[in-house]
Amino acid sequence: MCQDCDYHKILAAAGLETTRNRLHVLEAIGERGFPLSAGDIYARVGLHRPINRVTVYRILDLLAEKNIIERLSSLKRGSYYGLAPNENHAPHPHFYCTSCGRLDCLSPGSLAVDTEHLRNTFPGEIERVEVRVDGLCQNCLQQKST
Amino acid sequence: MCQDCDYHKILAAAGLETTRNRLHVLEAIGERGFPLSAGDIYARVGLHRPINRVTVYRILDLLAEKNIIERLSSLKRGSYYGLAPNENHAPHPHFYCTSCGRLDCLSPGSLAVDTEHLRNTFPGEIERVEVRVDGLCQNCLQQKST
DNA sequence: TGAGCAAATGCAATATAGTTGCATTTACCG
DNA sequence: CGGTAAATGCAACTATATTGCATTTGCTCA
Ligand SMILES: [Mn+2]
Ligand SMILES: [Mn+2]
Ligand SMILES: [Zn+2]
Ligand SMILES: [Zn+2]
Repeated sequence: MCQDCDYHKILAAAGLETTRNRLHVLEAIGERGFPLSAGDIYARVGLHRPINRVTVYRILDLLAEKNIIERLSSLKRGSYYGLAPNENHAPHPHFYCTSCGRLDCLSPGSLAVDTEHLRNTFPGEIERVEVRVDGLCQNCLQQKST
Repeated sequence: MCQDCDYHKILAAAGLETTRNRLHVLEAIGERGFPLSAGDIYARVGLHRPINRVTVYRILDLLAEKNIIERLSSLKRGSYYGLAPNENHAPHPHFYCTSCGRLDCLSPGSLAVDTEHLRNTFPGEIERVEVRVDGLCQNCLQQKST
């Protein structure tokens, strides 16, 4: 993620103006292949131009509410943020390494989840399903064995 | 959860002594049918006997590390804690209501997740898979429509 | 029984992530 | 240009969790 996404278009479609900060936040999230923490995003955006921490949080809240980005949980404190599922990005599970704390995207087909039955029977309203696999990533596993 | 679990036995099996605090924490978690926040657990244990907040956190860390309880994430800050999957409790997904913030257990079969393929192909080590359904619970949905 | 010792607990301070209130700046619109 | 609303900055604050160190508890063995 993501050469395929026109962030200006995405923002406009959600009724949001394209500010430089919003664009930089989206770029920071999109240019890495894995979700970032708010702190990471703050740091990356700050490389381009000074920005306030609070502004980053407000933009993240806004973009998440508009379903442009997706808030992901982990076993650490604090959320991670990735581009939300859209026409270019199928929903997919993530892998959280309990050793190095990195969150990685798994391929959409790697873990089949059938939500059909639940959607038909659940008495409330289902908005999304988050699947997170926890364990040791390849790197951390190798380092352990040496 | 849970009349079926002998907490003393479970603690002993993990090589842990049964202190009153550990027992109360386990009971607090087990006697509700849904996972609780650290704050909730602190409050419930405090009904029996004064306990320090830090002690609750330390017990939760210890029990989670020993796989007696399970740390669950949500979109709120802070984790929830439930009894970990064991012979009496099959692993199961949870439902998080974004309106009232309550986390509920879903039945083990309600959402089929096939981890077989991933376990065979993933280059790291998989410890657990957390599935969380987010949305509006029945209560909150009804209140909205009135 | 009772010292000796390690584990468990308490308490105060600190850390981390996120939020709030309000002032200032920016950008669109007539 | 001047008016207005949205966006941003800044300081203070909240919620949750963690750390360092002192004290208490409870097992073990003399
Ligand atoms: Mn992803
Ligand atoms: Mn449960
Ligand atoms: Zn790792
Ligand atoms: Zn609800």
